[in-house]
Amino acid sequence: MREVAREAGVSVSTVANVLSRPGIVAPETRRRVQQAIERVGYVPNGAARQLRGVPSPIVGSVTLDLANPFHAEVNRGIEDCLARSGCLVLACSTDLRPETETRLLHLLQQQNVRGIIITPAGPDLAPLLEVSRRGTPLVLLDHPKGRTGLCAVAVDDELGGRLAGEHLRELGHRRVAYLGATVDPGPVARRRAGVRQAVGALIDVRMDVHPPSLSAAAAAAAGRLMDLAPTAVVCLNDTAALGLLDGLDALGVRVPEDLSVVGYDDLPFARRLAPALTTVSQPKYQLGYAAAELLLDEGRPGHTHREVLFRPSLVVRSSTAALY
Amino acid sequence: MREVAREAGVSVSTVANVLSRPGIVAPETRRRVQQAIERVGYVPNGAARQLRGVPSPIVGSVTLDLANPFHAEVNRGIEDCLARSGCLVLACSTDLRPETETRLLHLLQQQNVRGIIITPAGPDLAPLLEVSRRGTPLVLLDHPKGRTGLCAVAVDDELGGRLAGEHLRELGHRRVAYLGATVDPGPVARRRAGVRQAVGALIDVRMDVHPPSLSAAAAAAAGRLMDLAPTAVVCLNDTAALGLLDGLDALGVRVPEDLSVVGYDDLPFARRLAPALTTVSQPKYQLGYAAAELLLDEGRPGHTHREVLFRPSLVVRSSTAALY
DNA sequence: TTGAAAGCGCTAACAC
DNA sequence: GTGTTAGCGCTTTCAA
Repeated sequence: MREVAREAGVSVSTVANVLSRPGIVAPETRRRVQQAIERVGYVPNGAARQLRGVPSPIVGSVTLDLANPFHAEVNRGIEDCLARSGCLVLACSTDLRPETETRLLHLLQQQNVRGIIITPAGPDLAPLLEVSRRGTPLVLLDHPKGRTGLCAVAVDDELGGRLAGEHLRELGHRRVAYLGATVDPGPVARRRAGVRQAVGALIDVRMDVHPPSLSAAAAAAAGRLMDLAPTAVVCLNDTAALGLLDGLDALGVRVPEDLSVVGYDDLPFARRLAPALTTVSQPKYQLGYAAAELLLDEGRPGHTHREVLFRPSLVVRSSTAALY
Repeated sequence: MREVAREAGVSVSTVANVLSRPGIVAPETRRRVQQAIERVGYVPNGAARQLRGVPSPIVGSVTLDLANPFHAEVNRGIEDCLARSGCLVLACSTDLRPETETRLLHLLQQQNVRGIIITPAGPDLAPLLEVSRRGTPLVLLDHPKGRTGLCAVAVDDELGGRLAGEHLRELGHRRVAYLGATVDPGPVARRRAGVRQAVGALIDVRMDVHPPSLSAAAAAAAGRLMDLAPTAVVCLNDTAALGLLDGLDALGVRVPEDLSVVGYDDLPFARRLAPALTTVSQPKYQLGYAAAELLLDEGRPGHTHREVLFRPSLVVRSSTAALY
């Protein structure tokens, strides 16, 4: 910056003014400074700016696994919304581990990020509230606002589960299983509850999963599942359903003749699987976009914490059939 | 930090020493300072550190589309490698637009990122070389080192194309089409060249695509493709193949009886599509991991720019069949 | 309309 | 082994 100033024959502060409040500088001077900036190839130093109190353009996105197509799509929504304000996404994965979450929150705070959009890795939100209390704006994603007093963006997971359950019930299924995790993340637990509301009893099959092994774990769980003799199964998500279909294949179980299978997420490939997967659709991109909107709003004067709730919808395809 | 110092009854520099060079501080003092840090809930200020020359822990990853499963997996590889050094991924998408790439490179430089891993959006690498020249380490991903003199991580795309082409040729196909883009990104152009080497003539079908519409564009291209009466088609990637299968379905074209289809990437869903997709597999996670390794190495003393080249492999499934 | 100067939080050379 | 001090590059009063 000093170099630009010298080049333009002005002082540093004039250069600073050209950059931060161009209106205050005389047109002629402004032009000269801008030319000098070009000539020198000056790039402002973000760290120095931050140190002076200008907020960082970086927003942290803490998800379970950024390679998971659901989260990838969410992140893309976040990115596109942020781009409009010149902000960027710092994408992180917790693999559902609270320790990893803690580590990441620490790092993000050190970086003075503008805010954090987070899908909590565990049930304990205390560390998150602490982060918020210390001044880093926080938006919950895929988690209800509850009594946290934070901004939140979520999908009505219970409704999603209910839609799946009611569909199966209408098809005559009574022995319905839920393929979940040993310790279900919040959204999965709520979907499960929704299914149970609709079908009454629920046969539980749980997998010990940390990304990225989900689909493999589901394949391995096929045997255990079939031992319980269900006529239908709802999977915690499409990736698990994908793995499960593999496992069922290996066992010679036909879908949907021997077993109806329902997924969750409606990933792009679901419609073309063999068989085409009945699943619950969530607005992934919009989820991320909305979360980023809320986060950016946190900075503004009259901000109040809000919750945005999306509705999932059932997509019936050919992996579910009536029990005859 | 001043507060911690006061609390511990020492000076700021002692606190700094405890943080940066703990070995130099007397055990007793160190303990006192650490307790004070806990008590106060002190979080170091990354911006101030950077200003003093400590390198930023943030690495930029500039991909075509972070929601694309291929790039998502690559990013995960990057993230995991970086995590071991306490670094983080700033994930960006260019949507294949050079202007967007330019904007992102600017932003990343301002943030003084530790380095940038980039899949170039266009053929002109001059802006990238400029960034590198100005001191931001750069690693090319999915692009050969060529004469750039940069570090690069790539897959032998020509070989990948050749594998696909040879497979089709052995099956008796002579009228082979390539479903590409109006302006093929480098890797796609190289795959196409590989296919052509193997099959001789190639029927070109080009789509005007910017993410995320790729699969829709491919579906729409099905009619145009079939007008050219090929017996087989190689798609620029699995996502395009997915869309194409939809389009073919709508047209009543049977795969592989009427047309053999080959994808590229071997995304997790490929093996379970209807029909199971023959495709070329690339080590996605490893690609990202290797790129991050190279990038982190850039900082070290004796670093020399290197190129890591992976070999793709053909995965034959049921979307390709012999021409009878 | 422009410039001088203070200081954001931290590191590292140096003096004690 | 610990403290003093001088900036890192920038923004922002305030004075000229």
